[in-house]
This record gives sequence, structure tokens and C-alpha cells, in this order.
Amino acid sequence: MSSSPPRTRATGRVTLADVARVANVSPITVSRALRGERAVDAVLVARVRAAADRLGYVPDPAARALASRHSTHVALLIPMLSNALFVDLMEGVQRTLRAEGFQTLIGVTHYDAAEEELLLREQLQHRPAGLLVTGLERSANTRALILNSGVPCVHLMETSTQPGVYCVGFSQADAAAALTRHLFERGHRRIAFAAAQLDARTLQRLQGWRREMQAAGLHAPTLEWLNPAPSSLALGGTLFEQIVAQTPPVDAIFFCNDDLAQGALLTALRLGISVPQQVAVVGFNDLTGSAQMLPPLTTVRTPRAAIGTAAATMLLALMRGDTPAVGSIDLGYEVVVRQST
Amino acid sequence: MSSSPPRTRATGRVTLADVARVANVSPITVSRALRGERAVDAVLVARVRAAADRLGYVPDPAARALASRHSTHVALLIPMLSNALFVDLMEGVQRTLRAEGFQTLIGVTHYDAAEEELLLREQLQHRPAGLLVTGLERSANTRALILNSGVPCVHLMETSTQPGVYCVGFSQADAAAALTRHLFERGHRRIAFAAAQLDARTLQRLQGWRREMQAAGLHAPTLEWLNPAPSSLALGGTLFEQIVAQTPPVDAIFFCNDDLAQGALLTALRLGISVPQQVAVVGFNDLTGSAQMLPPLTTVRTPRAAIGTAAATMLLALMRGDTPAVGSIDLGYEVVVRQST
DNA sequence: CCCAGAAGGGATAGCGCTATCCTAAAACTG
DNA sequence: CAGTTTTAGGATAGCGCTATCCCTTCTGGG
Repeated sequence: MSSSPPRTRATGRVTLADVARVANVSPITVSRALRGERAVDAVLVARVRAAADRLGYVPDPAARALASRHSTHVALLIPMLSNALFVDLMEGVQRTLRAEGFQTLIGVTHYDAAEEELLLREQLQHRPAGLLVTGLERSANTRALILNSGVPCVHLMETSTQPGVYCVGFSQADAAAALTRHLFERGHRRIAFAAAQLDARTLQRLQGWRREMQAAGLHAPTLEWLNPAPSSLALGGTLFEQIVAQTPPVDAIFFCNDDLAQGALLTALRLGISVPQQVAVVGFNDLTGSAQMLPPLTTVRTPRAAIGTAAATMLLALMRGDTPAVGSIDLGYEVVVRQST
Repeated sequence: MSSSPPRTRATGRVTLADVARVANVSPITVSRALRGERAVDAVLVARVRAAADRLGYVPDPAARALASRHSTHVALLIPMLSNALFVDLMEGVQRTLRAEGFQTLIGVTHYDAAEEELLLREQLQHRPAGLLVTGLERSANTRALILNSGVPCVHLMETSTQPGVYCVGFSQADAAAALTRHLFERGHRRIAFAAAQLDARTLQRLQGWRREMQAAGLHAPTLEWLNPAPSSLALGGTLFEQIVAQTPPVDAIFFCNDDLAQGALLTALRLGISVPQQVAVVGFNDLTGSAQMLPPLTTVRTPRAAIGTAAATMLLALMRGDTPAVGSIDLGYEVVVRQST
């Protein structure tokens, strides 16, 4: 009984060398055959494949990363996962990257620049193959960190004309402006803008609203309700109560996010304030539930999943060493008119 | 100008060897000093630390994984991220693991056993240091995969008395039973049970409700409304409409999840059906918005974040090679009574 | 028919770290 | 104080893979 299995390594793992032995080629040929790297004779490729399958060979990512100096990890930094927006984004990213053999490592920044920098530092230690970050606004420090790392990076949710900066998103300001014009069309004049969190994208929406209000000569500072607290249904309700108590009364409220707007609609029901007759309400992002509200919420549908997919595709190109033809992809938005206006 | 920097490697990376040279010790001593492995003289540790700081040394995780045959990755498999439940779970896990230097890799199974097996296979190729999976129910194949991998594994959201199986969760059936008894106390007799998705935990809740209903002699098959479609506000509304149309009328509805219940409450408002006067409504999980509903929703608060934290802590122990004193941790639940009952 | 160039296989040498064994000195034991 | 054990540093040998260079064979043009 001296016949022993062909495993040689102490770890008992099936290695490239084992496959090479069985296929009767050199290890490097196995490596090339399996990766499709360089030209390898079709006959040998078939033999290698067969041997690998028979032995149940699985390449070791750590060894691969060490030898090639590239991991198969992509770091994705997003502000929150309690916002469905970012869940959709993440799923689009993950699906696309996974199909190409990349792992997605998610970091949640909680809208905190310092936290983002820390997460980035941690992630960069792991030599990610690529980087996906939310938005363009970050500390000079963090920006330098990304640049110096040499890791390809795509920015999500916004657009930019800056050369060498890769983005996939849409114009938050334009979307907010379009929604504001929709309120004008419905005859609303005193339109309040209520916002929470006050991150970069929220402020861009504020700009879009302001632009239209000022152009129409309707802007007034007292119409701006900016609260730095995290966005929530409860806060939306509170803001709504405050805003409707204001004199002279507003005839519409633009909430910077659907969850605030949903909270407002529920509070309106509780207070017996009729929407849109007494006051119209709009939200932003078209989150789950907005269509089920009473009345259903007018909002802006944003292409989150598509942004995730497109950004991941762009990153894949960058990681391959290609230079994308366009550095900034604008995927647009869509005003969804429902009964709240 | 023959003085050159001490970097020797072609990659330009600061390595352990560089630190060793500067600290005037052997590389293995640097390795031990920085990891706190074995006893190293305090003086040397200080010297190594100083040298590492000065050079900006960052260990290479790939090399580390290759040499030690352990990655610092933990795979977390969850059914969905669009359910806030799992987001809370994930955040608890990630925070705990990150503090100990572990990376969390999230896989979303979409409640699909085949998808779960595929994800698991992919993850195991990366030699994770640990595994966190949702629930106990999976194919024999998948269970064998986990067992044979030898990777420590903790199961989330449920409890078990089986030896060698590590769990952190609570009894879904008991929680559902408690909520059913609450409805009894409120005088309800004809209590429908409405469920979607029909995953293992949903069915456990069904069992808990059935147990109480049968014990009270109130059970009837026509009270069970089981829909395999994914849970959503819209589906909750549809189910509600169907159930209230039933004769003889039910006086309460137990929705297996808060999103269904929220959809039901909104539909009740639309239809002018008063809750809880005409029909009481309860949900499960106490998700965002349930407290803001009209009327606020009676539900069961589940300790998601705590489950994530406790499971990660247990996994850390297992990865260290320790055997936890208790294999199954029950973190309980809390019936939250609001105005919908 | 000779030679340049391409195609395809392999040998070699690491990637950066840690497991393992070894050794010398220090700290015990009775 | 000889003999045993502990402590702590280091040498060695990989972990499993790929980058790089080299060599042979084949192709086609002049």
C-alpha cells in the first residue's frame, strides 16, 4: 500500500504544481492556461482544464495577490446602508464586479469625513484593485490618499467635468430644479425647501431649488429649513409641523429626501392637513413606500442601480488599464408625478 | 551621492526586512514584535515600533495570508439588504470585526439556497477566517461545504440546542406566540396570519401563532394567508384588502413583517377602515416607520444589532481557537404595544 | 536556403511574510 | 552547583503563485 495521493504540500491543498504534474506540463503553463494569459496551445489548455477539474483545483487568491501585486478586492465607500438608495447602488456594483471575479468590500462612512479617511486608509493597506467612493467632496488629505495610492477610482452619484476624475451619476441640482419647475407648473409659489443630513448632494439639491426660486423671484431665506440631523421619517414629520405653522403659509414643501417626505405625509394625515390641497409635498429618490403613501408621493426617480452597474463597469476598464472614452457618465433622472402635487 | 534609500525590493514597498534592517534585528523578530506574538524584549519592541513608524511600514495582508494560511476576511451571508433588519445586523457585525482587524465580505443570497451555496463556494476559495450565515436551514450540500471547510461558523437570527452548532438569535416562534397572546388579551379571537417570502424564520413565526391559536381552540386554516412573493408595502396592502373582504370577518391580522403591516395600515386609511376598531394589526421586527404609522404599529422589537455584535464576538473567539462556553445565545425580543391594537 | 521574427513552452527567481526548528543564555530546581 | 526548564532571538524554509527572461521551434520573405 505504498501508493499515495499526488499531494505534496504539507497543507494538503491542491496546488498549481499538482495540476501541472497531472497535466504533464510546467506550473507556469498551468497558470497561463487557466488565466488565458499569453498564447497557450489549445490541446494543452484542454489537458490543464481537465486536470484542474479532476483535482478540484482552486487558485489561492493570497498567493496570486502576492505574486502579481494585485488583489481582487474593490473597496466601496458609502455613507449609509439604512438609506435604500445606497443598498441599490451596492447591489448593482457587487453584481457587476462579482461576475468578473472581484470581491466588494463595503465601508460605511456615516457621512463622516474623518471616518471616510480612516476607512480608506484601512482599505488601501489591503491593496485593493479598485476604489468606488460616494460623491466628490472630501478632505484634501483623503483626496491625496486616493491619488497617491495609484488605485483606480470611480466616484458615484455626481458628475464632474474635471479631467482625470471618473464619475457616474447625475446632476442633483438639475433634478431638484426640474422638480421645482414641476411645482411652479402646478401653480405653487411659496415653496419651502426642507433638508436633513446636509451632505454634499443635499446641498446641491438646495442649489437647484434656489436657482429656480431666485430666477422666478420667489426665493426667501425663510423658506429654507435646513437641519443637520440624520434624515428620518420622524424628522420629516417634525419639519412638516414647523413649516405649516409658518406665516404667511407655504403652499408646497420640497423635502430633500423621500423619507422626510413620507414622514411629512403621515403627519399631515394625523393633523388633518390635506395634501396637496392645503400644501403640496415632494420628495427625492423615489424610495420604497413613496408610491404607497397617502397620497402617493411625487418625487424624482434616481437611477441608483444603473449608477452602480455603470461605475463598476468603468472601474473594471480602469483596472484593466484602459482609459474610458468618457470620464463622467450622466445617467439622468425622472420626475415621477403622483398625487401629492 | 552614493547614499541610497534602504529600499531593496523592486516594488519600492517598505517591507518587514527594511524595518528589521533599521531596527537592527532579524525579520522574524519584527514580525513577532509587531504582532505581539511570543515574548519579545520590551526594548526591541520599542525599537521595532519606532523603525516601523519611521519607515511607514504597513504589513502586506496577502503575504501574511499566504504564509499563515489565514486571511483576515469574514464572510457574512444574508438574504437581503433591502430589509433594514439585515442592515442593522451587518453594521453590528462589521463594527465588531473591524475593531479586531477583520474585513467583512457581504454576500446577498436573495433567499435562494442555490445562490447561497454558490456564494459560499466563492467565499471559501478566499479562505475566510470565519463565516457568518443567516439561519440554520440550508441544503445538506451547503452544510457539508461549511463543515468540511473547517472554517469557524456562527449562525444568525435563530437558536439551536444542537451541540457544535454556534448560534446567536432568539426564538422566532416564541416571539410570535407572545404577540398572539397580546392579541388575545386585547380580546381578539379571529386572528389572521399573513406572511410573504415564507423563509424559515417566517415559518417559525407561523408556528408560534398556530401554537397559540390551536391551544386556544381558535385556529382555522382559512386564517392563514401565505404568499411566497417577496415582502413589500404593496403586498401588505393587497393582503389586507383580501383578508378584510373575508367572511366571517377577522378582528385582527398578524403580519409576519413590519413592511407588510405598514402597507396594510396605509391601505386601511385609503379604504377608511379604522384600525384597531374594525381590525387590529400587528407586525414583526419594529422597522423604521412603524412608530410613525397611523395608527402607530404594535410589533415585536428584535435585537438585530445586538445579534450582529454578539455573533461577531463569538466568531472572534472561535477564530482564536477558543470554545465558547455557550454555543447558542438567545437575545430575546420585546413586544412593543402601540395604537394599532 | 538563410535569417528575422513570432509563437509557445519552461526555468528561475522572487512577491513579503510566518511556521518551525534550533541555539544560547537565563532562570529555575533540589 | 550540576541538571533541567524556560525565555528569547535567529536561521531556514517555505506558503502558492506569477513576472521575467530564455530557449526552442515554426513561419515566411528575400
